[in-house]
Amino acid sequence: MKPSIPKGTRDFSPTEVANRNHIINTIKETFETFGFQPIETPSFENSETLMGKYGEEGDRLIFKILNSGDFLSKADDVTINKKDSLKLTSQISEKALRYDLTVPFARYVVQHQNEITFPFKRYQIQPVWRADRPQKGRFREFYQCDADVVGSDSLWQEVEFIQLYDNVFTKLGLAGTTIKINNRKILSGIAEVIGAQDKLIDFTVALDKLDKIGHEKVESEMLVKGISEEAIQKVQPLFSFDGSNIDKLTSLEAMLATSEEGTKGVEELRFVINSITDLGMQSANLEVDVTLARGLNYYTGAIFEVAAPKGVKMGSIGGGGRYDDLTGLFGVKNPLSGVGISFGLDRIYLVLEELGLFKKVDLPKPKVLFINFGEAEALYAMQAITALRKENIKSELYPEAAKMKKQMGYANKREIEFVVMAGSSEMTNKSYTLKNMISGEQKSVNLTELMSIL
RNA sequence: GUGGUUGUAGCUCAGCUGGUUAGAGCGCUGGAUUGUGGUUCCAGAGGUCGCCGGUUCGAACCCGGUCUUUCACCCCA
Repeated sequence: MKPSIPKGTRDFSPTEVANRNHIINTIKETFETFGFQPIETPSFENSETLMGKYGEEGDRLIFKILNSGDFLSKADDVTINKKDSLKLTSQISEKALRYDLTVPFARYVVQHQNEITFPFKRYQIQPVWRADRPQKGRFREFYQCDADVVGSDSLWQEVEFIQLYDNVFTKLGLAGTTIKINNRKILSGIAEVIGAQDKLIDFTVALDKLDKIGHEKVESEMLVKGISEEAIQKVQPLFSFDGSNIDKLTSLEAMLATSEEGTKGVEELRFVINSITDLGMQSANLEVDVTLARGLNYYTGAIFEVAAPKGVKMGSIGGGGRYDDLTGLFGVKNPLSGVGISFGLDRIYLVLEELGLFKKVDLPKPKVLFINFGEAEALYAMQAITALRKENIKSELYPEAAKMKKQMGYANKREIEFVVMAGSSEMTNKSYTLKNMISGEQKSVNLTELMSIL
């Protein structure tokens, strides 16, 4: 049998782990600078916690865990014979792998509401799983790095999250990212204005293709989807939507004047944009994008998505938004408003790699390697190593009395700075021959000198 | 889930319209140098051509299935 790993999963080499840790540490550090505290939740949840929270597509992509034991005996024969997978799933599986970090967090908040001080700011960096078809930058196991605030309606949170994104990407040296922002209330307002709440998705999907297929084709697609000519006329400004954020807000305001909800959305967006304009950004761009329609299953206010710098072909490297009702789904009487963002660790990794932004990492390695010449010599070396390790000097003995060339080659390949050779003559002198592998020079020293040099 | 694409040595890749023992570079192992690495030279090992089946006198090459990679749709980090 050839060893292999499941589709869409990966092994990570020491270098990759080091680079991933660099990203994680940067994000973690920034989360804490902004006042977030870490939590963790189980990698699998009860199915009912997850199912139905991400829409039909989401349910399909959730990995279900088979019940333990003789699970089939509890399923009903009719369902099995009908080959009704959907119904059968609920009979043979009651647990599922975490699909994202937001829903488990909402569950956490509701479950621990009496222990939590609100507003609660938490961050969470853990893997999630999706039964998706893998592509570049799309895996079936990947890490999300989430920060959320629950229990505050304040739009300052949205402002801070934009700053947080900007901070992290700046620290990572990833300049030129674009933070796209939209507001669910604006989308609802548009639907209201065109008189078709149920066609909102069709409308945004079509509008999103504007720069790909052009104005006319977008309009004809909308007509095909059953959106009326009059409706399309009303939102005409959306088709030439390429001015500044302020320009966009101005035309949205006019377009949505008759919609109370739409107007509210424009106001919210305007507050965020104005605040950021005053506060300034370091390296990211902020862009109003009305076609942004992610996470419509639970976002109710702001919607965020982060695009990699232009020229890098990669899906979004972050996303988030505000959700007013999520805790309500778990039976809280007065639902708490939440807002949060997520960083896609694996995609950020690929982008940094493509742009050559990783510094050469120093893998964990000893500062000194002791050459092994045999039993007695190894013991002599181990005495020095024991002393060195007490001083936290990373040192190791080559485990076998292999040929010199091999031992030296090992030191060279691992880029170990010093090598110590101690054979019978050194043992009688109580000395060590210390060689600097970079300069090539070597000298005879005693244990005290050895420790002070290293 | 739908439709394309990819798969040859540990790695990166050659391999002509199907034709005898499938090649290169790097890496690996050994030697030149039996207590001295990185450079050089010499030698060597390593591949059921992703897997299964079919067509053919003959398949790495053609056909079908499957797995994997990747792309578009869908959705998304």
